[in-house]
Amino acid sequence: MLGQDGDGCCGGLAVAPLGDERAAELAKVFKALGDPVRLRLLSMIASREGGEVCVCEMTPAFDLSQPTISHHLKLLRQAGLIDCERRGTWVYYWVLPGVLDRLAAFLTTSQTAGAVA
Amino acid sequence: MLGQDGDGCCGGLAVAPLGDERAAELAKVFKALGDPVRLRLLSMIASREGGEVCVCEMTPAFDLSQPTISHHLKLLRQAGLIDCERRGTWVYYWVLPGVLDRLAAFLTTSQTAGAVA
DNA sequence: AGTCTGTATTGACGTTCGTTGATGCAAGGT
DNA sequence: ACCTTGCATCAACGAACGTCAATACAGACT
Repeated sequence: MLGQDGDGCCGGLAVAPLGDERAAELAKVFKALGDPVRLRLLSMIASREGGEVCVCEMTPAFDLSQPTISHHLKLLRQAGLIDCERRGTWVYYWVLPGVLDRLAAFLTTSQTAGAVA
Repeated sequence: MLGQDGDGCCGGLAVAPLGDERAAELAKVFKALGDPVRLRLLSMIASREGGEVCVCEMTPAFDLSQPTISHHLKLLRQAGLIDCERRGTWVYYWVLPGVLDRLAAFLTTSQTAGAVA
């Protein structure tokens, strides 16, 4: 979703009035970003040197229960922003930059790379 | 909020783990973008040639009641994304690009203008 | 003054969201 | 086999959200 086969090429906010289905797709991702806990989780993963973070490092960083953190990570994953893998006892998460970059391009009002000017 | 006095300079998602208060500010704006109706409204305003759109042009574009549209416009305004002015009988809305551009910079994972590398 | 049009606000309703305790599952260590 | 640890899922609750009908407000025109 959101970017299959040249969807990311479609212009940003300011080039056309934005149809229903594309608005719905984008809204899903923005909704996933619309929570401070999820933003901190995403940033915590994105800013990590190796690119991967174990859940066991994220959970104690919040005053929240472990199921709550797990739930937020699931929402971020369903939004296509992160992915994870189990390695032994631990589960590691990393960022999928594709959707993030498309979102950034969508929000940019001043068209930097004007294709058709 | 979100950008008073050199806040926009602070790096994006991937430069540091993102503190509580900044995460809360960003989450408010992303939450405002996390609804398809609001995204369409914002895009409708941003893509307009003159930069201004009358409410009377936006309301009939949706299968929603007039109070609902008014409510969504209010949320977008409270998020600092748009502003409005009454001119005679009609009210006109326009986009405030500042917050949008800061959001785009925040989401960009590939640092284009690496200050400290 | 009165009326009409355009927009915002209020109050209410059903739905979704964020959170938790309890439970389940996977893998490692005895 | 058994227990222990790390993480996910379930069921339930209160809070917030999206929507609408009804109402209020602002301006223009008689």
